[in-house]
Amino acid sequence: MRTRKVTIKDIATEAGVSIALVSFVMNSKADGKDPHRVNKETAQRILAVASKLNYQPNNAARTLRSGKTHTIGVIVSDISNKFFADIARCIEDRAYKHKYTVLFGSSDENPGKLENLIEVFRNKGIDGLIVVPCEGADAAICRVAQENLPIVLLDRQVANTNLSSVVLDNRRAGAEITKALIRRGFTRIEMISYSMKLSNIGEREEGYRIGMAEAGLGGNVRIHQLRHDKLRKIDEIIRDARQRGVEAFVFATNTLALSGLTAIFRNGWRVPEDVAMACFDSNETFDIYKTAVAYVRQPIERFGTEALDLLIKSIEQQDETTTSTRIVLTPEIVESAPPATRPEAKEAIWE
Amino acid sequence: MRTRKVTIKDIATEAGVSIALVSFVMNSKADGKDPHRVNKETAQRILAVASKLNYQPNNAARTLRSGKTHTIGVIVSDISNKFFADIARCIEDRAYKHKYTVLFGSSDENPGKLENLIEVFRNKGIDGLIVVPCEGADAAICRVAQENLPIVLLDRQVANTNLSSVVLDNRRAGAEITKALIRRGFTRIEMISYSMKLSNIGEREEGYRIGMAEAGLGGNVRIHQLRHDKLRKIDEIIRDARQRGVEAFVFATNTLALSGLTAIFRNGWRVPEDVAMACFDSNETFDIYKTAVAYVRQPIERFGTEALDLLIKSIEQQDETTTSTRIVLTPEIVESAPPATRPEAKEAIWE
DNA sequence: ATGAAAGCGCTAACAC
DNA sequence: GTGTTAGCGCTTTCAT
Repeated sequence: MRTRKVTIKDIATEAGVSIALVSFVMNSKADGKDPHRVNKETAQRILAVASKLNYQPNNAARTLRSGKTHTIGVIVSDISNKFFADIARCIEDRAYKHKYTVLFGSSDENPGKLENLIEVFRNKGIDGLIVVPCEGADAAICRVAQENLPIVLLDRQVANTNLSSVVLDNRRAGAEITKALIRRGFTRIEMISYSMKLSNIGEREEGYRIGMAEAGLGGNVRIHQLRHDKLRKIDEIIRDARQRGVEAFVFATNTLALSGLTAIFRNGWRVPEDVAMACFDSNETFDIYKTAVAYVRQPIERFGTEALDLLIKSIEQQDETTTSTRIVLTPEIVESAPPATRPEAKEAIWE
Repeated sequence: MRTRKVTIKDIATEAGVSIALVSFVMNSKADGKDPHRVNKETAQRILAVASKLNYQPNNAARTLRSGKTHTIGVIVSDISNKFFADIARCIEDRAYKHKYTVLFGSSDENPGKLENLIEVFRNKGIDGLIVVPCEGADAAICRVAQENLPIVLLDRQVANTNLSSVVLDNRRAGAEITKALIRRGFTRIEMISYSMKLSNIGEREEGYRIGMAEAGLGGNVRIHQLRHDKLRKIDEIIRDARQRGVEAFVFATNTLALSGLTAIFRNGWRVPEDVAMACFDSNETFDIYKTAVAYVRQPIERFGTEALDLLIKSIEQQDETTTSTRIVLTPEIVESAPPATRPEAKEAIWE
């Protein structure tokens, strides 16, 4: 049978003090505050007994008493998507250092699911939320914020709000990846994107337009918008584009690029000999076969750490002044054959 | 400000009964037991008030009182590995239906990390554990079991124990995937595996040996064992093998196959024209480029559901009789060009 | 500098 | 059938 758990009461008895003092010592230790209130020797003794008995605070009791769960919820589009999986792991690692536990969920770009997940998480009890908004979930997200639950948006923003968020400078990324293609000599460049109304997607499209326009190729601009649940349509888009003499594609997301590559293959074309492509983030397939002429490298780790730090700050601040912070991360363009270009620009931080 | 949480006390007041009765009704409702102890009308009234007030039980209080956290821990090798990520999601989904919360962690094949994760999870409070054992973690795992924390092993077993587990019939998988290659006309087939002492890897190697031997190719058997943190060595292994006229490789894991493919490419060979390969599970790259001649499809979903069900059963059983169950899943061989072979054999379940 | 005591919300043994 | 009550382990005033 499992030996009974050690409680502060046991420590109090063993050290010959009251449980209140034990509690106080355990907590001041962590915070490093109130360093003089307790007799140094008594504190030492208590700490010694605690570690001798291998004391582990009971989370449920602490939560019940304090109302703080030390747990946060993270809702992404799809946790099995590498971009989000990697971010999730960063968040998890960093949360661990702050002694927070993380609950994960996937919305699958479905506002109903997202709303349900928020509900589930709130019932389980969370101190804050990091969420990748999906189309149609704006209302649900704003409601959370209104109820004063700390929240940080990731990867995408919600229009007409000033919630804290961590996003990429997608406009710039779109423009630069387009220019990379242009530098390689392509002029007939089209974009394949989603029909979803998402801030990041929209900005990437805008960036593509800017990149083309600045090179005097505004006339060639063409953006194909697919429904994310009808990816097979990409087949005919690509076939048609090829017939019209399109030389290169900019894919708005990695998933889209993978579907595009599959479609290109089904049509018997080779990459990059017959059709060139550029996309957002790389993946194993692209790495091995040197598929993409260039891609946007998103600073995955910073997405995670910045979002978590923002959230923790928001959770642990005492005062009610809701300062929202927007962090805009800088993209990096990686080109395949010529040595990579690494823009060292600093990021814009709006507070 | 957030409105105060509604508690059973509020319901009791509103319904004009005691909090004990409210508690009792809330719990019997779920279990469906003791259906006659409470007056039907009273129960109805309580339930009505509860839903009117949108009552949500306080988890911390429940946990503090009952000692049950309704949380389980899942430790895999690497949650960013698709095989484990997919299983994790199945476990999560199914756990949700049982009203359990899941905590995830990755050992990175490091016994120290695994042990630490077990410790962390135990401190957070979990009712049970699903773990993919890694080399050198046997002692730590057995200790958990000895302390009566319900545990289920996944994907791999621990030698000389009879802990509950859900694994693939790896010997059979190894033999059949080898035979698939032989049917395609290859005879000079070698295996690339890990040097780690893992039950699943060992059995796959054994299967390969059996497959070769049964085809009278025992003389060609050769297994290359790599350290999982020295994957670059695969380059020279493959180069050397090619020089010796090897026609095909069986890769012991998907990761290994991906490294192998990269190495083959670096050497300028084509797949499957120059070198053929077979592996465990597919992936995007293999799917798109039709790389593997054949692969073993593991029943991902069943790994997850069986493991979770086993664990829940073990957690919720009252009696102390520790019956351990071993579930052996049947592999499916998927061949690329000829229509797939789908063995319909039933699984062996040892209780 | 330290202790006493009041609960946080819930469950379960027992009383009526 | 329903109510009373004693905590689960901890934090946090308020005394001393």
